[in-house]
Amino acid sequence: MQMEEKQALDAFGALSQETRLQMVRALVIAGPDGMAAGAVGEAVGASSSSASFHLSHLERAGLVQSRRAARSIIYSANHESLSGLVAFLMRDCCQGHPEVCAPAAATDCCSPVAVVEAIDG
Amino acid sequence: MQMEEKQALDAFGALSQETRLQMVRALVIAGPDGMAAGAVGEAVGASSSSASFHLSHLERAGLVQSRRAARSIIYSANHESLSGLVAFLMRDCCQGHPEVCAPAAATDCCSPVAVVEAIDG
DNA sequence: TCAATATCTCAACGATCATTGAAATAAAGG
DNA sequence: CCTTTATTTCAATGATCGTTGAGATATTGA
Repeated sequence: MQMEEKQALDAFGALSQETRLQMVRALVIAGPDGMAAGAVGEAVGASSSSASFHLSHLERAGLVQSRRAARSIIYSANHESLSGLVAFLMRDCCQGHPEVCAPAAATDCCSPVAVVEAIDG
Repeated sequence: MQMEEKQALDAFGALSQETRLQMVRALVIAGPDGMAAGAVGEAVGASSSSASFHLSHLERAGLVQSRRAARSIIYSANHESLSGLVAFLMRDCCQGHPEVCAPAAATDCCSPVAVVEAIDG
């Protein structure tokens, strides 16, 4: 369940590109239903070729997954790897210094309250 | 206090390189006292030239800061930007779906309990 | 089967990146 | 002032990245 360094490096690399970061955003918002490759490309203003390239990149990095539905290929965010990345970063940037990213952990939708609620169901 | 997309892109780019990721790790562990450039380079097995290049890169990305102390230049992790990045990623990857990164928020040193403790002092 | 739609693959190009080693700069101490 | 130590800067090189447009592949419906 722990994200390895290599995975994290790939994930950071994948997210270090504007088009891809926006794609991940769009896919997270889209939720489990995902979006067709074309729709993702359109959402971020990329050509079909470019969209395909970046979506493949994201998939190789494990941040998204795809399935075919008729003519379309539906991409969706991989929540597990995304949260794994957050966890990796927290572990890395906390490293025995909880005060470091405590403020981050208190963020918006993932505030302690929201976390407890989400965990308790 | 909110991390902009551009900053986040730079930060992800900075962390997508093995040497730099290890440098950040070493500097986070070192804490506020930081480490001399040479020590960082040695810790990650980089030549002095390479170390300088990567440390500058990290500094440009805002993830670390430097100060001169006698002959040495001391680098230290920038906790604010590091936690800002975690927060950005959480906001991005949660986007109205708290369950997404709730598991991440429950991580180790930043578990809800640790968070509350750190916030309450 | 044919045409239309959706996506991917490929090669080519310019741009950015990482590494190297040599030279420049800065500070300390004799 | 000269030497040593610590670090940065620079130019050159090869490697990787992102974009483009053309063409290949897969699916659907007439």
